[in-house]
This record gives sequence, structure tokens and C-alpha cells, in this order.
Amino acid sequence: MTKDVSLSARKPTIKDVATQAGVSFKTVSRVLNAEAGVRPDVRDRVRAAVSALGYTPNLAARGLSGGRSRLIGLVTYATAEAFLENYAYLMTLETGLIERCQALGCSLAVEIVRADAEPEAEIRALTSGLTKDAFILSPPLVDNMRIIAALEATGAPVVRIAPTLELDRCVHVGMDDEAAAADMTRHLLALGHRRIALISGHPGHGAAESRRQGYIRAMRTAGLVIDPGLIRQGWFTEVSGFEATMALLDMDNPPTAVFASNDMMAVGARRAARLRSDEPAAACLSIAGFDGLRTVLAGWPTLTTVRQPLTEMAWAALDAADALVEGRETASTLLPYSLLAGASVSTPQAVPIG
Amino acid sequence: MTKDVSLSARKPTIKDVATQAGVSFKTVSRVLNAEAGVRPDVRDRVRAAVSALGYTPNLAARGLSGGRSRLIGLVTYATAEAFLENYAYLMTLETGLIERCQALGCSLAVEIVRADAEPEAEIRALTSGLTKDAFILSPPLVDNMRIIAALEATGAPVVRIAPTLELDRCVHVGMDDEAAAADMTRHLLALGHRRIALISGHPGHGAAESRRQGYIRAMRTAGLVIDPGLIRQGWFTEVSGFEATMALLDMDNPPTAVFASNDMMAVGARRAARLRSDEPAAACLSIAGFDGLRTVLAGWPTLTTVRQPLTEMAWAALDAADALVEGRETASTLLPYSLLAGASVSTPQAVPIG
DNA sequence: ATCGGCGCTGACAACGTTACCGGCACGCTA
DNA sequence: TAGCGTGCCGGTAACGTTGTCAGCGCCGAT
Repeated sequence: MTKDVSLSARKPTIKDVATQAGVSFKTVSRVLNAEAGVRPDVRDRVRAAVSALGYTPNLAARGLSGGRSRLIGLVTYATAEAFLENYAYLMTLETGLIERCQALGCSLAVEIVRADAEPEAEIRALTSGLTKDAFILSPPLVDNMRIIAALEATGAPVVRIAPTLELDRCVHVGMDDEAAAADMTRHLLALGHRRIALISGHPGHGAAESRRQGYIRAMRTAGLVIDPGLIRQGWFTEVSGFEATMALLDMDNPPTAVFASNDMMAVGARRAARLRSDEPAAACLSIAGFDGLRTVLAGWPTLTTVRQPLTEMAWAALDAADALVEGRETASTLLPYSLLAGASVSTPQAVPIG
Repeated sequence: MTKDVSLSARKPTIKDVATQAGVSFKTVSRVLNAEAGVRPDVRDRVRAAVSALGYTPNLAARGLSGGRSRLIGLVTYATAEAFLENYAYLMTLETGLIERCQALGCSLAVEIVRADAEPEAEIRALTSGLTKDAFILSPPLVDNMRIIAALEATGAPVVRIAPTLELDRCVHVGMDDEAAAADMTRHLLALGHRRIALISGHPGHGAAESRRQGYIRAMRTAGLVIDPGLIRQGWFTEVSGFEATMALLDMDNPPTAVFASNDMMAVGARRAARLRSDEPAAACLSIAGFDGLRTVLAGWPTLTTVRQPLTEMAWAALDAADALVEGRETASTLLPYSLLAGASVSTPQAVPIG
């Protein structure tokens, strides 16, 4: 029964597989799409034929046939001010999305929206190509309502990753940045710190504002009046963390702890503290970060930080997208974060290791 | 004759255009593909109908009929030891590929091969999904012959980016790392440096070895005997650059210039030189890097380095892939690099700025 | 024993486009 | 004037897959 294709270099189609397995091509289609209603022995026979022939489904035919394209679009951004820090974040996210795509048997098409362009035109351009089953929006585009509207206009479901505005719009996955920042602040308070500085993040990122709110709430709840000089503007970069900490150490009454809104700024803070380690305030400075990205922790394993469940968020986003494509109902989810207590934070008088 | 689609949100098809223009849909197809044999007035009428309806061709249908999927696979990697440095490199590459994809009307599907897995099984898994028109292989996978073989077995053309081994295998784009490293070394020699140290790169990366060879050739050509202590092993990370430079400064006869095999190690070298700026050898140390990634240069604009044409390489790779898909002949290309002469390098006695 | 239902499978018609071929005028040649 | 190429256009058949529906057994219930 094995039909020999011999010299034919033609790619095998679903019909070749069907002949090989001795079933109709429709049954092969069912197996490929994991539809119910195929006897296990038939399914195995089809699977064997698939791998024997090295068959791979034709995307174009799938997309044309009214149904799904098995392509999920990740809409991310390019800006003139791309930082290494963004790269680590986006790469971790992208890697997680791809992993999950491979598990679900689909592919991730990455599309870039330039920050300086008209969102509508950009989205129109990227949706005029291959049809995507769903779109996943990554920060910081995720809070851009014009992009969301343009994407939704195509009819494909949209999943937002870590949004901070209009949370009832689209399904989203994320974590509670505000609560995490409050937790971290409470952790510092519990150790006896009272003068706790905050280096806030890039003003354009919604998460930066959430973390700031969490810090403020925890400080107020503890009955403390926040010295405005203790809140410094940063831009999520190592340099901005360094400069903010230098300024903090120059204060008449410097803080005993610095809470940086991300790990890279914590790295900058450490550089400043080390540079001035002859001053008691710098030597005893406790430093906490936020993100818990593996790449940064590799260079500073004892950093006290909030581990953001970035990979889990990517997985959840893709699962949500998959569910929406298949018409299942899906709710937005907030994923649990965890507080990594390292040696970069100690009591106000002790010298932390880091 | 204008057929009103009114409430229908359906995307217009070629047949809608045909009705609107009063011709057969086949004629519309001819106009769209710029085929000969259409009267000018008919052609204009069709064009008018196209823009009136806002028609865009369905790429799935095109692909099905024409045999292409309009999807290009980027095969990249994930490893336990992912560094920020890799991220900048890969992101720059990926961004360039995506830009070019958008220009050519296709999409980039990113696939990940885990470094610790069997290449054949990994490739089989990722080619069992959507059909790709071509594959693009990024460093450091690009020199893995088992991956190349597995990819070629699918029948799709493969384009290698910046390979160093078996260059006659597949079409590739890249630059001459050896020549660039030799150029940089000559630049340092021309300024009067004689004791020039090299911090080499990750032993697993072919480019690291090429740069090392270029350094050695330039030094030998200048008639110098290389002190083995001047060549230090690095891993393309900031920390390894720092440590290598600390060791170099500890030598009885320290170098007057350090050539780091990438920019991140140059950053580490600068940190070491600054830390020991009270020592004359450190204060006068000239530092050169390699890569010219925008993200790193933003933090050190006066770094003397080799600008790798990474974005251009990405573009060229995609153009090559496109040509191969369309059956056109394409040759491998070496793209021109450029030497960015900054203030981090000066004459042996002068104090460089950086 | 019969019937309804259900689990499984196959036939057929889409989907929107390009490839291939056939037909209709028109004008040129013999 | 018949014949025949040639420019222009239209019909029809792919392309490979999924959706829809019908059919075929088999089982349990009547």
C-alpha cells in the first residue's frame, strides 16, 4: 500500500499521508488538528505516516480554508532609545511565547511598530500581509489605545501583556505591580528602614507608575511622611540608577535603603555605593530591585528583588490567545510574583553584601 | 454597476474588484501582477476599482496558488548562559530582519533551538509546523553543521549569518572579522602602541577566533613577538572584560592598549581602568572594542570600535533568502565594516578620554 | 428483534488566487 | 477572400486545507 514517491521532490500533501495511512485525507486533517472522534489506532497510523513522509501542513491552504492560520502575531516596538534593559525584558517574553507556540504547534510572527509612526498606518501595513489568528501586545505598546483599536478592527483577538490602563479592554495577563512594590517597601520597613528612597522608572511605562504607587501606599500606611527628595526619577537604565543614587548620597540626610524600580537601576545604585564606599551612608546602603530577570541576577545573585513571572506571563498570554481563537471564554489573569530576599538588603546599620 | 456591499464587513476580493471594473477577475489578476496584454484604459479602470474598494490581495490564496508561504523562519537559540550582550546582538539582527520582511510583504517566524538538545530532533519539531519559504540561521548556531543538514533536508533554502566554518556551505552574509581585527590592531600600532593586549571572546563563537587571528596577523606583520600574557580569555561579558583587564594591569610590564573582542568587554575594561586610575598604566590605558552596537555606544559614545554592519547583514540575508525562494541565483556577500575612531584610544603616553 | 443514538469516517464544496488554455476580434498576407 | 497569426480577454482547473453533512457500523434500550 505504500505509495512510492521515489524521485518526486514535491512536498508531500495531506493526500499523500492519507494514501500512506490508508484513510481519507479528511481523517488526516482531523488528526493534525487534534479533533475528537478518531480511533486511537487510526490516529497512530496517521501519525506514523506523517513522520514517515516528513509531511508538514501548508500554511497558505490552512489560512485560505476560512479557518486558522496557526500564526500568532507578537506586536512589539522599535524606538530610537532602545536600551539593553528593554532587550532583556522583551527577549525573555519572546522566548517564553515561542516556547509555548512550539508546544501548541503554531508559530510566532514578530511584528514591529515604530514608536514615531502613525499607529493606524503601521497596523494596516502589518495586517495586510499574512493572516494572524491572534495578536499579542507587549509593553510599552500595550497601553496605546489606538494600536489596540486598530488591531481589534481586523477581527482577530488581542491579548495584552502587563497593561496598566483600561484593564477591561481585551483579555490580558500580568501581575500586580502595585502590590509587589508595596510588599518590597514593607520588607524594608520591617528591617527597620525609615528613610527609604525610590528610584522610579521610565515615565512612559505604566508599570513604573504602579510601582511608585505601591511604594507610596506602603510608606503612608506605615505612618511615614515621604520626603519628596527621596523619590528620584529614573529611566530604567543602569546610568539613571547610578546618577539617582549619587544624588541621594549627596543629601544632608541620605536614605538607608534604595528601592530601584528595576534591576538595572539597582545595578547602577550599587556602582554608586561602591564608588563612595568610604562614606558610611554608602557603605551601609541597602539596595532592592525589581524584575528578577535571570540575566541580571547572574551578575548579582544576592540582589533583593521582586521576581516578575515573565515567562509564565508569556505562557498564559499564549494560552489565552489560543483559547480565544478556538472560541473558548477566557478571563484575564494576574500571576503571582515572589519576593527574592538577597544579601543586598540588611538592617539600617549593618553593611549589606553585594 | 457598483455592487453595494453595505453592511458586509468582509474584505473585498479580486472578484469584487472585477465586478466594479466590469472585467473578469482574471484580468484584475493580470493587472495586479503587471503582466503584459492588458489595454491601458482597462488597466486604469482596474486600478481605480482597486483603490476605490481598498482591496489588498489575500496572501494565503496567493501562496497556495503560487507555491509560497510568505513566511521566513529565523532559527535562533536559547541557552542557560544567556547574556545581555547576546540580547543586544540578536535583537539588532532580528529587528533588521523584521524590517526587511515588512518591506517584502512577508513575515518572520522566530524559532528557538535549545543548545542542550539534539539538533535533529529540534529541527524536526520546528519544521513539523508551518511551512517556511526559507530559513535564516543566526550565530552561534550558524556553524553547527548538524543543524544546517537538518534544515536543508526540508528542501527550503538556508541563509547563514556571519558564519566562520565551511563557508562554501549555503549562501551566507557576513563581514570579514579577521580583517577588521587586523585593521584595529594596525590602528593601535600606528598610534605607537607596541604592547597591545587582546581580550578574546567566547571560545564557542567562531567570530571570536577570527578576531584573534586578525590581531595575531597584524602583530606579526608589524614584526612584533606576542607576549602570551597579553592574550586573555574572555567570554564576551562585561565581567570577563573587567577581570581580564585587572589581570593585565597586574603584570610587571602592563600593556598600553587593550583590544577587547567586543564592546561589552571594553566596558568592563574601562571599569577596571577607572578603578585603578591612580596607577599610571591604568590612567593611560587605551581601550578598543568591537561591535558598534547602538545600545552600547549610547553609554560610551567615544569608544573606538569596529562597527559591525549588523542591520545591513540582516537586510542582505533576507534579500538573499527572497532571491533563493524565487529561484534567482545569489552569491554570498561580505559586507563592509567601518572603524569608529573615538577618544578611548590615544597615543601610549597620553590619557585617553572614556 | 428493532430502533435511536453515537462514535467514527468519508465525500463534497468552499476559500481567493494564479496557471493554462481556448476564443474572439482584428489586421496582415497570399 | 480565405487563412492565419496576434493582441486581448475570459473560462476553468488547479493549489492544499478545513467545514459541513451524510453514511456506516455498533451498542444499549425498548
